[in-house]
Amino acid sequence: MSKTFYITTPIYYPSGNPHIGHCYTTVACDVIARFKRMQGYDVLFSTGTDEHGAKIQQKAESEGKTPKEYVDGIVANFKRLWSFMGVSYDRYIRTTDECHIQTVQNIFRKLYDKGYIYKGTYKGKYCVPCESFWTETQLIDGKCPDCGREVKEAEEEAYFLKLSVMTDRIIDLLRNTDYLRPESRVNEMINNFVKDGLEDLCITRTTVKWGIPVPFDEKHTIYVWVDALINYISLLGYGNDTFNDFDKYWPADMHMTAKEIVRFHSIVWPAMLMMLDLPVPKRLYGHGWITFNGAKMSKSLGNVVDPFVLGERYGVDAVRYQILRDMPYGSDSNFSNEIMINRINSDLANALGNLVSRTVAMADKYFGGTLPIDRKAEPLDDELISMAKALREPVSAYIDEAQHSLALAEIFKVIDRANKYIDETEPWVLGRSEENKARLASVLYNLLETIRICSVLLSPFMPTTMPKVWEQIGAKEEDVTYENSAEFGVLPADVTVHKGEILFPRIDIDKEIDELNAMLTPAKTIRKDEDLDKANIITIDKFMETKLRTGEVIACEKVVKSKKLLKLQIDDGRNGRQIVSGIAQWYKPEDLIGKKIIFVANLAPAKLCGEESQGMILAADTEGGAASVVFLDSSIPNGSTIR
RNA sequence: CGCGGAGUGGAGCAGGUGGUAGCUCGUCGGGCUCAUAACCCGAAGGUCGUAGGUUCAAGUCCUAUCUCCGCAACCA
Repeated sequence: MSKTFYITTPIYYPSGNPHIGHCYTTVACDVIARFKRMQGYDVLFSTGTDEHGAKIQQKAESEGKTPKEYVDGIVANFKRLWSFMGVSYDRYIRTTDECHIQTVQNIFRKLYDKGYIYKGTYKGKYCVPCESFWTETQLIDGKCPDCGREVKEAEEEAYFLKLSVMTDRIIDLLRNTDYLRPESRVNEMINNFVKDGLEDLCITRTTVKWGIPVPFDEKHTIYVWVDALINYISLLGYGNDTFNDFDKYWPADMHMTAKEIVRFHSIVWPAMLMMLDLPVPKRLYGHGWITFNGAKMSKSLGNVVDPFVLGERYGVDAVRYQILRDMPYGSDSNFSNEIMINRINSDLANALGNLVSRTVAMADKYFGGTLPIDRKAEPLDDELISMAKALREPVSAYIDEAQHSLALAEIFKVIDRANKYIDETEPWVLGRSEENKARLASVLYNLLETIRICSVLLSPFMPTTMPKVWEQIGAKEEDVTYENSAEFGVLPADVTVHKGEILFPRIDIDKEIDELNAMLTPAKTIRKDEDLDKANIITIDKFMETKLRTGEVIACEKVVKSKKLLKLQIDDGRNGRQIVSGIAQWYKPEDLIGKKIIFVANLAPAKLCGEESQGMILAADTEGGAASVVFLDSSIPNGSTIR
């Protein structure tokens, strides 16, 4: 019986389609899963979707679908993406799966029977029209963040999870074990949430219908987080009869999550397991985010870095490599097309791809593809050989700590050394005379062996491309195992290479950036020969992401430093906002004051000429590139939603 | 003073326990020609956010201060 290894991604919330951030988490897990399989572990790698909750309910309504219909559509996209990205998950859990619902209800009843769940009263601010409770901190100016109307004190019956009794055990878990990594998150969690004692958590809602009902009190719906966390054991068959490998795989070896949900995974989840008398997972790793010019990945930005587009343009393996290579341990990584292309060019095309290419080409040119068996070693070989042989150990250690970036850096040190080795040994000089053939064969063999070792260790990262490397260097299946990746001299002495396709084509960065930008810039004028409206169909879902609201211009002045900009103060029916708009060429400030306009309410704030702009005024493009602001009837109230 | 993180050559980052400031990319110069205009060598470029302090000696310790970012009960 081999050792087991159970690794999980979070189950994602399908309120929108997956983006590059989801890719990072999932691919990071995939690499570890593949690495562990290569090491001989019996691996279970799970992912899934967290499909309940108010937001899904609303999304579905806005599209005229049932919640289940809605999530089915998004889930199909998640699965399509994982298939496209080469993600080798073993089990996909949906919180709408019958077995999961069964487990959640069983656990709820069990915790209730044990006294860890009790019925109490939830007090908070309630917005009647929205039927929503809000906390003080969520309120905007003391009003409902959704509709802007008054809220009132209200209370309702609800079930609570007795987290308070677990405070000491959670502190012990976080402080005295290596459960939560990176370590920097430990203090963050303890200082923020645990130090002063955990508060009992309200774990049911009566206002949310789309969810799992409390088994003995059906008007209450179980809170999505409690529902979601349980996936890690429901998919093993705990509390249901569908699966039956809980004893085999639990406790999980690694939960991978992004930093913002570390809180639930480091406090609520282990507390629940303790209440159930189950062991806690061995490791929780909270990674950083992929940010875009410093801003958090969002759905609108997700279009810019659509994983399908990136994968099709640069190759899935290259994308997998880049997102893992550039994510530093524990902090965020910035993403841009330039960063991605530069990384792919310098590491994959120039260093690795070219190393394989030149090595195989020389074996082909000087020996017709098959090395002669005579050898001549020299001291110059020793450093390369010892580096290659010693590579496996640190790489494996980094993988165990989810430090993909450092693992890759180690491998590329050896690849760089191999390129240097070619310059030192000058094989093209050796190739000129017959008496140096044995030496030349040694040089090429050492290069092939170095490539073999590196490619084996890279294969979990780039599972499609590395087999192509093996084909080119003449490696057989038995030559590329984890076992022999720390040995030198595995390929047969008379190995035969096969010249093949270019592994990672070099990308022309200027041309590529232009093309990507062209994809982002909408055409300003409509040409007669194309119908842009039909070419760019979007779903209502996508449209609803844009929050349009009405407002009134209460003040307006020119931005001194610029020719084109006006600074407008808008009464938006809330706190007011400042919008900077590039319409000074066509409007004077006095033209606008008192007018009703439409603005984009959820646009990322920007600084234009040093002035903060919190939105965008709608205006029509007119002839000659001019703009014509859309004005509204003066009777329309400020702050109304437009749709 | 809600919590946390970050400010180091053009860009992105290393620099626990204080002792000549490093890496990758980019730039410039040179070399090589097996290779995907790739590879190898060399150089330029930093008063380490700011102001004080401790010390023979401080990115590295202490104090103050400025700026940026994230979290704050849906978010990978």
